[in-house]
Amino acid sequence: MTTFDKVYAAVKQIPRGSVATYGQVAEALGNRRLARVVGYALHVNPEPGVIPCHRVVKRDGEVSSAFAFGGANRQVELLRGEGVEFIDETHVDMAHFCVRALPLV
DNA sequence: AACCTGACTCGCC
DNA sequence: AGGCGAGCCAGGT
Repeated sequence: MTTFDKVYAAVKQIPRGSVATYGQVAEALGNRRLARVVGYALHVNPEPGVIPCHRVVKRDGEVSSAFAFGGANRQVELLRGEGVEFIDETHVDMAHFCVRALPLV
């Protein structure tokens, strides 16, 4: 079980209609500083369509600008499709849709 | 085999 | 209040 695998496992636990920050995912892995690794893990994304990488956003709720599996706005579209609301074009309403507690992996 | 870099976050200055 | 460096892991050069 590599750190990347843990990242994927944690991200898969994010319930539909909610989002989690890189920091929360990293925290679920046991080390908040792994946030950067989380981003890189999703960057390689070995299982597109299986790993809901669109539910992972930055700490302030802004979607990653480097998100590119169909266009930066694609991520926003997917989230809206799940019922997640935005405070503007690129910021998720963290106050209501950020997952409260992510299960430790 | 070592070094650089990358979807982040937090703590100092 | 805003900018910069450090810490984490894996893969490519």
